[in-house]
Amino acid sequence: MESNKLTRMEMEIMQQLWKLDSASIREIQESLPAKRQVEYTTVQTIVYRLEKKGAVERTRKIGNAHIFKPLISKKSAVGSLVDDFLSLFGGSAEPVMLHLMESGKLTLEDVKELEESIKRTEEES
Amino acid sequence: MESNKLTRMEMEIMQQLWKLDSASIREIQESLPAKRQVEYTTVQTIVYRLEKKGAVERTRKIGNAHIFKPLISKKSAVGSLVDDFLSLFGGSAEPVMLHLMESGKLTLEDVKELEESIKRTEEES
DNA sequence: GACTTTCTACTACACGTGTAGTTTTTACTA
DNA sequence: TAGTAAAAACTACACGTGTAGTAGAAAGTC
Repeated sequence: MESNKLTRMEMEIMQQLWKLDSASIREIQESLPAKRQVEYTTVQTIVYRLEKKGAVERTRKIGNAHIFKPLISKKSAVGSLVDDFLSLFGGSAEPVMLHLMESGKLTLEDVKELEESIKRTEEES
Repeated sequence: MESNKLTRMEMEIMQQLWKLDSASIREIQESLPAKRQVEYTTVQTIVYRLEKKGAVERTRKIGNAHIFKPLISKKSAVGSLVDDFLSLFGGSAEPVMLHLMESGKLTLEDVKELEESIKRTEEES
């Protein structure tokens, strides 16, 4: 359905929307981290593109401002990005994992925790 | 030094070069998987761009064909791609890992193996 | 040496993405 | 209700990327 992968900027906007749950362009713009401040119309353009992609939709109006809310989950967005990214290396996760571990971005502890949470998830299902 | 990240197509070409060690444009083109066949000049353009980025260099000539060889390692190329990719999610590896595991691209077994290899690496150092 | 093949070097071009300006509409305020 | 503020809608544009065409030089072949 929504296998459209989002670009970096689109993801930044979506992160805010996922956080805010639903928001106007202005609210999204103001919620962006200080480092990533961009013009109102830039946010607007991105949101419109997200709308075209089916990633967000307008719910209602407050004053004359449209309120947007996410249509896709963070999970699925991250998912298709990851899949696309992995395809760069023949679809295998291994080289990526290796780098993460070697660079210290992923520690033994992290791995163990993940392991636990997998086990827990499996038990539930 | 070479923090330039490579694009998808550039990576595909580099994969061949890493495999072949050094090769002419024609050799690279022919080594591409059947699914990814592109025109000779397309490969040429990409190789030229890689050259400009400092990712490959010309070593010698055979007949009138230049022979190119990689200047950057697969490790470092993958590395900067991964780092860049993670920055999409605030630099944390966790959401990515989670997806990998949930989607079955990374099993408990894989994780355990990685765990082992980390331990081994740590012991060595 | 003339012909043919193969490469090189250069050029082209459409589409995606980040970024924002301009014009038009809507709504608040005095 | 006239004026102002804010948002919407539309337009613009440069740069990166994938993709390839073309012109001209070099090298192999008869």
